[in-house]
Parts: sequence; structure tokens; C-alpha cells
Amino acid sequence: MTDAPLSRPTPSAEAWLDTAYDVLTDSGVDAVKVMPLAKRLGVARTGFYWHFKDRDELLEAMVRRWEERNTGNLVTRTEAYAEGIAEALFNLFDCWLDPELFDGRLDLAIRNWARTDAGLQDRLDLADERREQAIADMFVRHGFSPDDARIRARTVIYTQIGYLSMQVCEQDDRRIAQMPTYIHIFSGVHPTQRDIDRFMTRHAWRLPDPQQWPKAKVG
Amino acid sequence: MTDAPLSRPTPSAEAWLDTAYDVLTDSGVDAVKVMPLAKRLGVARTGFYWHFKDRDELLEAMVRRWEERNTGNLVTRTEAYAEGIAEALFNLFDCWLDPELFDGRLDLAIRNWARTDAGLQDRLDLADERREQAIADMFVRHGFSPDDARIRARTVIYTQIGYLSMQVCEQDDRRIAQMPTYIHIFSGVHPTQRDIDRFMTRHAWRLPDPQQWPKAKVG
DNA sequence: ACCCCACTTGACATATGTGTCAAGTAAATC
DNA sequence: GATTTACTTGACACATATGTCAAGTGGGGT
Repeated sequence: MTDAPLSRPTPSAEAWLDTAYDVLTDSGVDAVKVMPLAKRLGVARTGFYWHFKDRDELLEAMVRRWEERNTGNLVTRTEAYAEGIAEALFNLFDCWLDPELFDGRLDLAIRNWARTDAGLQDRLDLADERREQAIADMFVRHGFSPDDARIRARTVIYTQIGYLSMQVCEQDDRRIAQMPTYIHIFSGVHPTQRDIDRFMTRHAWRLPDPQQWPKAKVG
Repeated sequence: MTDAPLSRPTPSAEAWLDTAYDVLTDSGVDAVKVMPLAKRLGVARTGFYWHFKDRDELLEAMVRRWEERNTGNLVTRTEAYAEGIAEALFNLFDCWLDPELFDGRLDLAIRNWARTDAGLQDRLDLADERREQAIADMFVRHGFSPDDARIRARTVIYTQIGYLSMQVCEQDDRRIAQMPTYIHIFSGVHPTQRDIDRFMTRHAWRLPDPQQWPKAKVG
């Protein structure tokens, strides 16, 4: 694992990286091997070593891609302006819908990989602590006690990681329809119609039919 | 993968199996290889093939071990008698504390493995559906609407799988202390002092100091 | 004392992976 | 048109894995 920042990868290095990413996210690190990647790219295996020192350097590049993405965006979403806890949670939920904000498949792959790589596990623990703290702070800002906020933050995080880990595949519209209920469970508060509409409008293009937007419950 | 039931393993087959289990649960399937297992056991690698047809047969035996354990016990816990939803959830939480009832490490290992094995993923999906249904039924019995019950069941399951997936390591007493709060989040109801005492008594031997048992909140 | 059964072993054949190196190619620069 | 630069290649050396097989060992039953 090098410390030097990977200097603007050439198109071909990029291709190795992209293929490695695909394999990592859908089969795990153990499947990221130079020989199969070469086969997939239809080039000679040895060319790899011109672009990367060794397999580890490729893997390190992938970890970078992850670090620069998931946690930062998530923390930023928790800091967005919100009138109440429901709106704040809706803001956070944007991450679960937009792969640009949070790459769930990559997060899961990194998480599994970390199980057998102590160094990576340390980096992951740091990321997790940052995420948990950011979400707990959000609850505190909306009037929850610090202890309660921390456990609620964990519930939110564990639920999302559990969702990813269980490979649930639902269509966006179904997931979105359930989100107001999740908000109620996580916060004890029913989102208002205004909260729901704001969220649904933001994700309207993911929803086939605006008539099916959920209605707020009296609460 | 054979269909014949594994007939009463010899002591030595048992040793292969146990070692394989250890490696599976702490490094994943990809690490379960005959050669390293042999090294660990200090015997010749080839002896393995007297006890098992091939590597797949060993893996299949491990999946059996999992199927015969986790889901069955969990479903049974959801069916235990309970005066209210809080007590019912406490009953379920026994699984998260007693490795005899639910082997979290094994569950996680199987889950990761299933990501690259379609057949196993199917078996896992069936297990997950059974678990979800059992927990949802439990909520319904305690007065929740079917839709709400289902999402609450998912929250409970995802939270636990997320907890496992995140490799959180906390001491039993800290986890136990937080459980009443989780109960409140999952059900919207604060457990009574009676619920808490019943649960704490059951797990007293895991708790160093009875003075620190949590107190019920007015709710 | 014998042999057989349960089990173990080392040698072999083969596949798949890593990484090095000197030679090859093709396009841009001089 | 010659040279340099960027990149690719096949041959080599080596490690690690799977699975087969014929030969070996050692304890219990006859």
C-alpha cells in the first residue's frame, strides 16, 4: 500500500480500476485477482504491473475511492437544515436513495473485506464513529437526550447496514413509500404532510405515479 | 453438495468440521481451504478426502449446521408467552445474548458467503422470510397493524444484522443496559419495571452488578 | 499370530494465482 | 525517417490450491 496519491490514472489504469471495482462490489476482495481481471479486460495479465506496483496498490486505490465518498456525504446530509427531526431524517435518507451520495454496495464490500484486514478495520471503525456521532448530534439538535440520541443513531445505522447486508432488493417506489413509517419508528414522531411532500418532490423522478405519494398520519 | 445426511461424523471428521467452522466464522468461506485446515490440524492434507468427498461436502455440512440452529430458535422465541410487546421483544432479545439460541458470527459468515453463491442465497432468503414473518406476527398479536408490524419487524432484523455486520464489540452488560431503550424505539412503548426485572434476572449471570440494572422510565 | 478395517500418508498430476524481465510495438516528438 | 516514450507481451520462476492413488500403519477380533 503506497502513500503517494495515485496521480491521474491513465485510461488503461482506469479500466483496471473500474473492473476491479465491479468485481469487488459483487464478489468481494478475494475475487479481485489480477489474472481474472485481465481475462475480463481481454489483455495480457502482466500489463497490470506497469500501472500498479502490485495487487495491494490496486486494492488501496479502491479503499481511497470509498473513503472519499460515503462517509463525507453522509455527514454533510446530517448537517442540512431541517425544521424538525422528521425532516432531518428525510435529509439523511437521501443517502439511501442516491448512489452518488452513498454507495451501499461498496460500503458492504469494504465492510466484509475489513473482517480479514485489521488495518482496514481500523479505518472503517473511524468512519463508523464519525457517522454515528453525526447522526447522534442531529438527534440532540432536535431535542433528544444524548443517551437516547446515541441509541437512535445506532438504530438508524444498523438498520441501513442490515438492509444492505441482507441484500434486500426492492424497487425505489416501494422503499420510498415505507420511509415515513421508518421515520416514525426512529424518532417516535410522525412526519407532517409538508415533510413528506418535500421529500417526495425531491425524489419524484424515482416515483412512477405522484398519486401514490403516502399521506401523513395524524400523530 | 450431497443430499445424503452426514452419518455421525468420526472424531477426526469432527475435527475438520470444527476447524472449518472457526475459519469460516472468522475469515469467510474463501479462507476455508483444505490445505490451510490441514496445516492447522497438523495432519496430512490428503486425509481430508477420506472423510469428505471434496471441499464442497465440507461446506455443505456447515450450511446444515447453520440451518438447524439460528432460524428455528429465533422463531420459537417470538412465540413465547408475553404479556405485552415489550416482554415479547425481551424474549426475542434472548437470541442476541445466547449464542446457543442464535450464532451471530455464523449468520454473518453465511450471509457474506451467500453473496457469491446463488443457491445459498435462495436458502438464506427463505430463512429471512420466516424470521421476518415470525416477528411481524408477534407485533400483530400485540395490536400493531399488519403494515406497521412488517416494517417494525424489518427494523428489528436489520438492526441486529447491521449490528453483527458492523462488528461492534461491546460487553454484555453494556448491551443489556441499552436494551430497554431499543425496546422503546422498536415498539414505541417503554418496558415496565416488571419486564425489565424479568429480563435482567434471566441474564443475571452475564451482569456483574445487580445494582446497575436499568430502571423503567415512566411512559 | 493373523488379518482386516479404519484411517493416514507421500508422490503425482493439474489448475490457478503472483510477480519479474527482456523484448516488442505503435504513436508522438525531434 | 530516427528516436524516444508509453505501454503490451510471452516466457520464466515460484507459491498455493485441488483431487487421485497405491502403499503404509496400527489396534481389535478371530
